[in-house]
Parts: sequence; structure tokens; C-alpha cells
Amino acid sequence: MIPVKNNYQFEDMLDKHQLKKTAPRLRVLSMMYSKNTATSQPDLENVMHDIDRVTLYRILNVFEEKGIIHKVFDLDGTANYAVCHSDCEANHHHDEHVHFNCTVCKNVYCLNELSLPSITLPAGFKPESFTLYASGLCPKCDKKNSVK
Amino acid sequence: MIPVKNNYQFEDMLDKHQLKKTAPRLRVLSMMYSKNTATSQPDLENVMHDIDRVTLYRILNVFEEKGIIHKVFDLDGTANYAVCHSDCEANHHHDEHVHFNCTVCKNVYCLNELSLPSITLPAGFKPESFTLYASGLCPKCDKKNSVK
DNA sequence: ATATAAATGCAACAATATTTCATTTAGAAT
DNA sequence: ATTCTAAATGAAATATTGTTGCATTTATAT
Repeated sequence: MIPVKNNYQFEDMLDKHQLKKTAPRLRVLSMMYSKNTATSQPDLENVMHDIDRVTLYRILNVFEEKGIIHKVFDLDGTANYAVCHSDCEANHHHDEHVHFNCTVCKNVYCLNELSLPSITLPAGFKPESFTLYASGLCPKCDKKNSVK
Repeated sequence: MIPVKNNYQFEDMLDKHQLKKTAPRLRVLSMMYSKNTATSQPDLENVMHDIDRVTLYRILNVFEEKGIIHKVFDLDGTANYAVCHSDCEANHHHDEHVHFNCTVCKNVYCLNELSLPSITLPAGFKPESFTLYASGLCPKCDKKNSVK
């Protein structure tokens, strides 16, 4: 589980990556760290009406470049962003974990605690990273389903 | 490896799914079966200038619904389509295989021959399907790289 | 040969991604 | 504290992509 962070820690994170500590960036960080699912740009737009769409777009881009967040696609192909492990560097992500796409609520969960089993590819392929996508029912939607 | 098919076999495929045997559909099928990498809509548009972009869009959609092709996203998030194994049914795909995204040529390879190692998810998650994405250098790009 | 449902092409529209530029602001230098 | 400057923001404009509606064409069943 990702440890909860306070505002000072978010400021430190921006500092570390030579990014100015601006209100929009701090709000985006705090929102992303408060959830255990990935966040899409529309998600952010729905909550932060006062921040320009283009600003959010650019914040997501720099955060990804700097290795603060990483991109995953949901079942519809929309980009979702989730906070990275501590060991991600700028432009070099190490997200060897499992992503779970819920077919009902469409949320994307990063199951960081699961490590991937190793796998051998056909001759010639030189893999640099792996991600396993599982899709199905997340705990919440499974519960709702069985109650009915 | 996917066996090469001829035009009669493509017609049979369309027949089997109650789709009319039209020229655009046959051309799309033949193109997708001639490659060992997934095909994006832009790929099709670049080759088939005379077919309307909406037609291609709709062909890809029905083919996916019918279980003839399945969708994978490349590293940029663009949808790519690849022909399915024989055991895919309409609206119920069984594509439990490995996808390889080349970071250089951006091609997506379906490594159908590889089966996925089983994995246990945290309590509560009810998975229905799995896909493993590997990214790195494909054989072609790796060769080009080492020659220099 | 004809009828009809399906498929296509075109135009229009919607949503999203991206660029440009003027204005504002964080943080460094004084 | 004040000023300066590069970086970040917001607003408008443009580009690209996804989607729908409808008139016309075409495959195929009769």
C-alpha cells in the first residue's frame, strides 16, 4: 500500500524533480495519493473545475516524464495515471506489477505488492519491462453484485 | 504461427459470422492475416486510401464484436487489432497470451504460443482474463541496433 | 430479376490531444 | 523587501480521433 503523504512531502517531491511548487500540481498530487486506483484526466477535471484542462494535461505529462506517475490504459483505452513506486526514475519506469481493470466500475488498480512470475520470450525478443493486466470484478463491484 | 489463408477462407470466415462478403472486409482480413504484428486503423488507412475511414472504423468494430480480431493498445495508447485464435467467440475473447510492444518500431506482436503463468490476486478480486505486456526490442530492431 | 436488409461513403458532429501566446507566479538574486 | 527571470498557467485556436445520421449502393435471399 502506498503510504499517505502530507503537503510537505508533496512539496519535497516537486523540489526533488526541479518542478515549481504550484497549487495545481500539489492538488493533483494529493488527489492521486489519496486513492488506490489510477486517475484519468476526466477524473481530475470533474473535481478541479477551476483548473484549466490544458494545465491538467501538462501536469500529467511532466509528472510522467519525471517518473512521479505512470500511465496505464483502461479497457476503453483511456489513459489513467497512478503514482509510481519509489524506484522510478525520470523517463525510466520500473512498473513490473499487476494492473487490475474492473469491467464494471472501470477503475484501474495497481497491485504493487504482487511480483510477476518470470517468463521466457521467443528467441530474439529483448524485453525491458513487463506488465500483467487482469480484468474482471474488483472487490467492491463483486460485493454489490452478490448482494442483489 | 497463424496459418496463411486464402480468399475463400476469408469468405468462409465472414459467412460463419453472418457478415456480408464485401471487398473492404476481405481486404482488411487479408492484410491482417498477412502480418505477424497487430494493425492500427491508421495502418489500414495508409494502405487503403480508397476505403472510407468510417468504413474501416466500423469493420474493426464488427470484427472485434464477432471475435475475429481483438484489441491491444500500443505504448502510445493507440488501439491495434490482431487476429484471434480459433477459440474466440463473439463478445467473449480468450486472449490469454503475451503481447510484445517494441519501443523502437512500435509494433505489437501477439505471442500466442506462450501461455501465461498463473497468478494469485489479493482477496476480493475476481479476474476473468489476463494479458501480459512485455515491452522492449523486437528481433528486427534489436538486430539493426547491434549492427551499428 | 427483384426485393430487402446490410454495408458503404459522405457530411456533420463530439470528444480529445496538442500548440501558441499573453499573463501570472515561484523562486533566485539583489 | 524588491526586482528580475524563467517556468507555469489559462484561454483561444487548431489538429486529430472517435462517433452518429442518412442517402446511396450492394450482397444475397426469394
